[in-house]
Amino acid sequence: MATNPEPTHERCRARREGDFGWHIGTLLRAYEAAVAEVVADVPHGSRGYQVLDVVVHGDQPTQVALAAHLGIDRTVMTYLIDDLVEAGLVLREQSPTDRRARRVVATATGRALLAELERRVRAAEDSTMEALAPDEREVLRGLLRRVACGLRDIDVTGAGDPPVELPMAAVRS
Amino acid sequence: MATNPEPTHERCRARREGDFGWHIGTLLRAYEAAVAEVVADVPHGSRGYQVLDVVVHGDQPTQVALAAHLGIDRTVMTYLIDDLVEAGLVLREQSPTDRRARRVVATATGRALLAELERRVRAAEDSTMEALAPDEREVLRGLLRRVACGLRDIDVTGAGDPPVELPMAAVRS
DNA sequence: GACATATGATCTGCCAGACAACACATATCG
DNA sequence: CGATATGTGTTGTCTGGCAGATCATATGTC
Repeated sequence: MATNPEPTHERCRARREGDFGWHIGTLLRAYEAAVAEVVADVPHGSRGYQVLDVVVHGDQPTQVALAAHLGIDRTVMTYLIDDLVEAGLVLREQSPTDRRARRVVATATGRALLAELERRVRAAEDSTMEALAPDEREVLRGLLRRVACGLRDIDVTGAGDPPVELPMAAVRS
Repeated sequence: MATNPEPTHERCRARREGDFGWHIGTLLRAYEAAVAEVVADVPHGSRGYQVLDVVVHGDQPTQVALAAHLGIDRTVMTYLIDDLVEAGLVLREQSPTDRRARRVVATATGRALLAELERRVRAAEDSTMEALAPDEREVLRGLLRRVACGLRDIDVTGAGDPPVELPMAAVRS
């Protein structure tokens, strides 16, 4: 790039409302990049972190549920958990109610590591929202949360997949 | 703002503020899925659509700029544009100012197809935000746009949203 | 002008992840 | 008990991301 002092700043007059997909994609890529630095030590980086997070805070009963919740392929989840187990962060236990299933639980080490990482991840998240004022960030977080939660519920009926028939045993809560 | 009088969905009770990454990821996956149906005819699906969109509306002078803008690898961009050219949607022209560079321009066919698809994509986008009221969707779009533009050091001109006007009202989750 | 360096585009090779198909154990239902 | 469905793991394939090399051209320096 030659005598072009200002080109790194793209102009926004070209950025229209129709760029919704670009906006989400850009945000997600920035988020991934920011978080990747923080969780570099966790096996499989941000994905491993997310799995650990759901294992600790979520209540996904099986590995399949875990995978579906995070949008990860179930065959990948096998290796992912393998490596988390090897790192001493989680354990595979036999599910007491279904001997086909493995209940993935966090070790003390895993919970401690997660607690430490959560703070840094939160900071990394905020760094991706630098353009917004603090209260606006909370608005964005709230809206995204409602959209994502709403999607999970309609996803069962709406998007391609046939309604998931829950076995009686699976009905918890 | 943490006060959550009645969560709309039981399953969402477990979803905390800390799930920002999960929320974005879920939204992006839903967006990709919804758009993929609409743009199935465009080579490489949603990615091809986004490239076409930027070619028509954007201001990216080279393929590298195009790739960087969309977060796509530059080597992939080559094949991507190859297929768009083969489909008759875009053309590679020699850049008048830099004979190394190729300026990618849309054909009439490409512009017509894009115009048609944009409407359907817009509808698909909205379908991913079913959980929000129309005015809330606009707030979300605006916030995402400012975040994404901020991440790319894009000057949010003209449209210059004043700070979100209904911050608290928007969060009724 | 000659030269070194930087950039745009392409190609090649390697690797991680998505995906399908299969196998096996077990659960559920008739 | 038998049929079917589900959870998990394994294997193989395919696409895309990524690093490196190559070639053409542009730019800066002398």
